[in-house]
Amino acid sequence: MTGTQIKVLEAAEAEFAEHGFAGASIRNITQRAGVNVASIHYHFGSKEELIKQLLLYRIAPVNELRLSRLAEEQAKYPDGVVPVAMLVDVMVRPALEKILSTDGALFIRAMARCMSEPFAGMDDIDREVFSEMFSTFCRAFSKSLPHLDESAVIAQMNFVVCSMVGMMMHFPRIENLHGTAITDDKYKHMLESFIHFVAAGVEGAGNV
Amino acid sequence: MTGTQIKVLEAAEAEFAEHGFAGASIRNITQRAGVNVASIHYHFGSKEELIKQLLLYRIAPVNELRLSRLAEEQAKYPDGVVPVAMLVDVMVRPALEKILSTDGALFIRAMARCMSEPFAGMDDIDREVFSEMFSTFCRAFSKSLPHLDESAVIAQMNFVVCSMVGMMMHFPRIENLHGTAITDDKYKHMLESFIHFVAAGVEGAGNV
DNA sequence: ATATAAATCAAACGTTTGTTTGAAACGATC
DNA sequence: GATCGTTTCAAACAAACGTTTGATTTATAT
Repeated sequence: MTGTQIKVLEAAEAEFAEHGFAGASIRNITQRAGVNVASIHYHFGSKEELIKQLLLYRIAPVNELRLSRLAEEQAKYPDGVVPVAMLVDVMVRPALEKILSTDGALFIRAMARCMSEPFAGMDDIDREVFSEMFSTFCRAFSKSLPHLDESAVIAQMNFVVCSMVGMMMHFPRIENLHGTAITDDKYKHMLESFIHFVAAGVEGAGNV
Repeated sequence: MTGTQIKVLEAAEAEFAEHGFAGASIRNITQRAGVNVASIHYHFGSKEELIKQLLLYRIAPVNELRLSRLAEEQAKYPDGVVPVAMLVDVMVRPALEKILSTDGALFIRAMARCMSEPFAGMDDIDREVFSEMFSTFCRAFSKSLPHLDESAVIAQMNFVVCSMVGMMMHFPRIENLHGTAITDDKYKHMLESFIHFVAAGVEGAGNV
């Protein structure tokens, strides 16, 4: 990964976070990065390939962290049956805590916006980085929710994903809705509350 | 509201649902509607004014339904203290059940996409149609969650909104993630599960 | 039937879009 | 130091964008 490529990826992240995929401009990205307009096509091929590679590049470590944390937790329990609340934590926290970091916030925002813009390449991303993790977590959730059949488990996992993506999207807005600024501590507390909220939702499944 | 205006609004809804705000094209919209390109600027003023009026036009009845259902429920209980699960239901169902209706699905999708594209006019929409409903529900939730202070109540409500918007966004995707088609009955069941999921999340608040 | 207002139309406005080109600059290898 | 492949550059490409214009048609009211 050369210097130009990294500069482009960083600039692209900011641009996509601000304007989404369709609203982002190649010229703005190259200007932000301080490189020539043609570099994007030289190094990445096209606008769509650029965002695909950006997302893959950024999602991969998040998913690796999820899977390693899952394995860690499974090792703690006999038969690898992890409490539901912990499964939710392992799934949600690696993504959401990025919101609070300086370098991760833009990526989360870019990611959330691309989730709502199902451009052609998003299917590839689903296939390449999400499907394996999803089915791994599906097995883990199934063990921890033995009273639910498979389709109910998948439904609950979709709810978790919905809530998480909604949070990723809605988060920058919360500060605007409040008149006053929100401290870092308050944000951290809010994140903990949110994970607790999602976990309680899944734990309540089946108790109708 | 003339015939042309309605045709434009309907076409715009489909276009915004498919491509978002930035990705939508005035020319595509007028072509879908079978009207002249200039009609949009004649009847609405600009692309941004068009989406603003579309959203206001569609959101208003949803919010009215929410508020009337809230008043209905409050009348059932002494002191107007409605169970949390019912508050969530009143808040979430009017929006989400539109997904299952033929004419409402496009609106929900357009809405969800615009939520993630904070264009300038979105602030006006917040102010004009959401702020009043939000504070009304805030008072209702506060009464039903007496163990939480105001900022905690607001946090929970934000979680509800996040989950709902995430669901609105993620929903069209669920069918793609499954290989097989999903029946209407399954969708309805999923909607009920989701409301249950969100309610359980809020009810779990404070039990740390 | 006439006059006035409202609505529609094809055509063009200037800008910006993603992408391509071919030459210039660079770095490494022999 | 010449030669090679890689990278950068300014410039141009056609296409699409939101918007405007001025004439023309349609509807309303006198």
